[in-house]
Amino acid sequence: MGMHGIPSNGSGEEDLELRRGPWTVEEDLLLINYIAVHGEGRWNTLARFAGLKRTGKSCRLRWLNYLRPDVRRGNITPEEQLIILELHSRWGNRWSKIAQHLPGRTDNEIKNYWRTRVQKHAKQLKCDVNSKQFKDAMRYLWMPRLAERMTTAAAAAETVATATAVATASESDSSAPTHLSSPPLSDCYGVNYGELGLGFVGSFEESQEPSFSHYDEFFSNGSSWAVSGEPLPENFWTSDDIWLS
DNA sequence: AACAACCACAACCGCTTCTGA
DNA sequence: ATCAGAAGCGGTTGTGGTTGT
Repeated sequence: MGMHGIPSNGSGEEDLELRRGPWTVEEDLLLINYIAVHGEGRWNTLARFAGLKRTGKSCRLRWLNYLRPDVRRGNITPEEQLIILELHSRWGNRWSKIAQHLPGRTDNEIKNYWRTRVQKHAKQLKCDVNSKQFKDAMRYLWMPRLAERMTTAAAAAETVATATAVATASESDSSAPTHLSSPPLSDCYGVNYGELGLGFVGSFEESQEPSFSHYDEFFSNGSSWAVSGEPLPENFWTSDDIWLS
């Protein structure tokens, strides 16, 4: 099986056997160039005329999820996570519908995020993603903390911004406790902050969900909801680390 | 050093929905 | 109204990199 070892068949140039698996840079360039000239769409004929030994579906997917110029990948920001959690709680696995509210993000990426991060946490907490237990944990722990992280990060970004405005040389700001490899703040918060941020709550159709303030209320009146007298691992409430990607 | 187990993400598959002839 | 092909969707698998033994 000449899997990813370039077009396995050197003999004939017009063999109709389809390639599968990871895309090579050559294939990417073919696709990009063809679309630059002819535009997207009509994927099956595109595949044929661009000289790609791929299915139309494969070409479409590659373009939409990876090559498209406005696609954003990696570094899911706290506000994006928040939106994903919120919308998923409302709509379930409607990935593409959720993706519509996250500019530049694809349904595939959101789906992967859910599977790798969210389901992993459920597993760590030894409960099912669909259990009330886990949903409560998301709503009352994870989401508020993300919201908090958003605001502090935004504040940090602002101070950084003003600081760098004065001194253009930017050194890494060590004040933030985040160890995470991740995202340059500019990348995280440069986009649509107002639109994507807290503003989104209540802006959707059929939305009667209040803003995040009710989480705090909830905390203040204590453990009233510690319902469903269930196992709950001891670290259930205390393990911050696992909630923040 | 080598190998296994694990993880994150990219890509594929089967099915459904859309479109337009 | 029907039908075929294209596009879209969500579940699932594959692949390559990383981490653990």
